[in-house]
Amino acid sequence: MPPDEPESPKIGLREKKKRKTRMTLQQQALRLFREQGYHATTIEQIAEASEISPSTFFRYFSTKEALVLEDEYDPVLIRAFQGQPPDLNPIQALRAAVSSGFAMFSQEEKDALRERTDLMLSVPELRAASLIQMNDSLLLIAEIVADRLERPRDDFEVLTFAGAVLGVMMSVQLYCSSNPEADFVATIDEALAQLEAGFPFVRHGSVL
Amino acid sequence: MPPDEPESPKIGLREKKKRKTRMTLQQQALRLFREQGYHATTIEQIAEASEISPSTFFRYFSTKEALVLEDEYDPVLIRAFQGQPPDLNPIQALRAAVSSGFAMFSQEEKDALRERTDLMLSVPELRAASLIQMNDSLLLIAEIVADRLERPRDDFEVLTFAGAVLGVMMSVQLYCSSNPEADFVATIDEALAQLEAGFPFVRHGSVL
DNA sequence: TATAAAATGATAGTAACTGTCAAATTAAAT
DNA sequence: ATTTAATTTGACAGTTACTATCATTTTATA
Repeated sequence: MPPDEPESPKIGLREKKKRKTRMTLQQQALRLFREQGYHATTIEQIAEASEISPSTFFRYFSTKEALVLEDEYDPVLIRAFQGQPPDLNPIQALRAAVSSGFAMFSQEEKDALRERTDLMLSVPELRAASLIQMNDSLLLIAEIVADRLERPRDDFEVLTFAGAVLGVMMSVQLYCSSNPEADFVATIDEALAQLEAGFPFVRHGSVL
Repeated sequence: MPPDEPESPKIGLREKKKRKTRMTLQQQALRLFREQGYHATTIEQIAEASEISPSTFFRYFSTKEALVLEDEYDPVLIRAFQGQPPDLNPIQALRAAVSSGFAMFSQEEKDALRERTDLMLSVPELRAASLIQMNDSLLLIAEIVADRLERPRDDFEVLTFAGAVLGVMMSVQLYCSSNPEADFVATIDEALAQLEAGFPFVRHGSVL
């Protein structure tokens, strides 16, 4: 038996069917959520619409939330970040990673992301789960930044910085969901630019 | 019937007993969580240890998480923040609010806070719920800051700034939980100072 | 002491998950 | 093509957080 490549562990009928089922589950779920709301939709319904048994559902998604949360953006963005030239400072690298990373997705995909994001913001449970995801990303970002700056991985300043980046991202999510005309990438870029500039307006607190 | 003051809506036997029950529930719950873990502790057990029925439990806390999350810090800090002189810039006001706000609590209370914070960080569900809470605080902070700066309440820069503040707070939580010797207030202060300085180290990305 | 109001507890549900095991499907070997 | 092994699936039976309802008890008031 030859050692199987972990990246493409052979695409047989089996693997193909599984991917199809996954996609179907996500699509049907989002459709039902859209039509009847998140809470009103039971896993039984999703399973039925996808023509599998409820018990099989949990072999594909460990929670109902995962249906909405799982996507391919995070890994892409993280790889894009790691691929940035080391002479950029962390924010510059992040900005570059965001614009190049998102460029890899079609408008269709970005629209779908937007729909999911809105759902995440409106359903507390989803919001919570997505915040946890972001929190995990925070730690990852902090590690990568620390490596870039040749600082220890638990460096306090780096951690704080990563937190600020994350908070800024949260704000962008909030802003974009109440301003549908705003472009996601452009808004992130603007927000990171503010962070890089050190929030100049803060210093004018008393200047009226 | 005289109009009752909303702050102390008459402290009869009734109100007194309710407060006692609330406290008992929280204490017993935290004890059980400590002894057997969060998930292994059922609401039935908490109710039994507190000598009430399970159905009564939900009249005191709407969720199991609320047992851990509810505290008096947020309102105190927010009032402290609002009470700061308007000639301080937002970060300075926040730093002052944090140190004066926390000064109002005993060491005992702060120790309890710490235990709860550690729990929140280690139990995903609690972490999620606390992040939602922080998210709500973000919006509140943004409003207050906008008022201070006489900017519109949905000002993007202010929102971004509030996000950064919040993210920094998250980092502090993380840092303090893995560095038990660190003082909470001092760490927050340090982190906010970095934010105020605009994360100077970021600019040295290429300077090795 | 009588009466109104509020708090409680019992009961019966729902829905998201978990675990187990046998049946069915697919991949690999002959 | 047929057998064999591995994987995937579905049925079933829990557990637990949480909701809704209603009778009973407890407290406040007149």
